[in-house]
Amino acid sequence: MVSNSNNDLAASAAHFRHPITKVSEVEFRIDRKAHEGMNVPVTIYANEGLLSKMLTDRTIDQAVNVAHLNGLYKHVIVLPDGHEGYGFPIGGVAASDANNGVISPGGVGYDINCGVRLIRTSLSEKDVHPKLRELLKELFLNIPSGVGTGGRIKLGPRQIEDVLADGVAWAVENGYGWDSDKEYCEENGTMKTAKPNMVSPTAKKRGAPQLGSLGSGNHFVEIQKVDKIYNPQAAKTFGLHEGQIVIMAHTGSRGLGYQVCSDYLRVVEGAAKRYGIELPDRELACAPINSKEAEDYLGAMNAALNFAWSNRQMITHWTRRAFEKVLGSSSEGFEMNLVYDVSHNIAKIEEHNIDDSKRKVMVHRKGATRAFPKGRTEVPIMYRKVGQPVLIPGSMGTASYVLVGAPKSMDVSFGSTAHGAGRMMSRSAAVRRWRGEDVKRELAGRGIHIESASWKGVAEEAPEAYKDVDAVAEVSDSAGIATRVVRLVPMGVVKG
DNA sequence: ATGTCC
Repeated sequence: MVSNSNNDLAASAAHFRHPITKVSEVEFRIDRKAHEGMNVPVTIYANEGLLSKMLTDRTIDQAVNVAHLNGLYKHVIVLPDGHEGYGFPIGGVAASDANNGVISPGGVGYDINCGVRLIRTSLSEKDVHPKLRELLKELFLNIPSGVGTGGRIKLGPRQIEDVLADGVAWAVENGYGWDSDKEYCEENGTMKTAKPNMVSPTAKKRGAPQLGSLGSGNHFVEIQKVDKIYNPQAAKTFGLHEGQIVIMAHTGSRGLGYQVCSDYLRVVEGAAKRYGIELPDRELACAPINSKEAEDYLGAMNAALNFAWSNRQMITHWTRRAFEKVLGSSSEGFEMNLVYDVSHNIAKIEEHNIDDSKRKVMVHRKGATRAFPKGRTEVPIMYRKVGQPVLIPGSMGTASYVLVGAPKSMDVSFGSTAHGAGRMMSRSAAVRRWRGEDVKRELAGRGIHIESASWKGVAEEAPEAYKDVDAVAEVSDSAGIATRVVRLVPMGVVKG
């Protein structure tokens, strides 16, 4: 059992339900035999403080539920930012056999390919500071935000099919980006396995007007400054240096991905029943990977992945335009190159070593970032000697991190690490506790400016509603799964 | 996260 240093009743109850063994300062474990029906153990990468927060909601219960699924390898993983999600914890990873395992839409989440990209510049704080408010206003105009909001273009019926099939490549071919952008996206920003015809007309109708829009919640575009370097060699390789201005964008597949998840949860619930799969929680509905239902979901989910990559690419385009307009030079001149783009909500087939043999596995990453180390062919050639950039956004007004995938991640987390700070307080509780106007004023006092579509949204995203992103990055680093490269601090935020 | 209830 872990120490009973916290007095929270819910946490104590969870301690009692799950015998948790402390392996190290940053690793905890629930044995496979802890509960009848578990097929694999659960590994939790966290410190005592982060673990005690997970024990205040159903995070660990959900990870134990996931461990009941068929065809899983090694263990279910909870990352330091883990919190409760739909069926499957956010900050969770599970890998099932690519032929005999299962796929669970809840293991990807509603916001399919929610993710982050980082754009670097040749600008420094003194270039940007006098124009910061103007830049934020221009970004806010160029990149519409808020629930149900559309982007600056509306796709026709033929175009949405092409976006779903081609992802980032569609955007670049249509003038919304540079050829080099594709190289610096996970999967080059295009899943060739996408099946646009498996995406419902409703999902396409929702998505068509939304390409190039931000959405709401914790989605943002931030102007940040490189604050601290931990790993000079990797920083140099990623084109990052102290004092440099960078732009981080965090968004996903908007209403389209939500609709795909929602449509296929119904399909997969039916499949689970038909194939006689016993589910510890209905929200964990899953289908055998080789079933028709799974193939259809995978085709649609891959199309939604492409939509999200294209969305972040459009946002990159409009960001470059905003900088050009306000600062009066070309974005090529500002060297606004893409550092990298990572997905946080995804399932895909990868090759991993299991018991000394190479196997194809379906890795579910929900609120988790791929963190491949040096040498893996999936890492862009320019980065292959150091490893994949891992982008961890903080909550509004707090730091964000760039890490680099470390070799140990392949042994202990299916090449994955954390994805963000992780909520600590529900949106509704945050709205009861804070007023958006006060949060904005408090951040402005610290020199961080916000352009937002809604006061309620600002209150929901109050920094105190989130876990400590510095602790999350530190645990990943100490556990040796992805190590810190640079710390970024916000100067201005555009959000929904 | 989400046309925050077809």
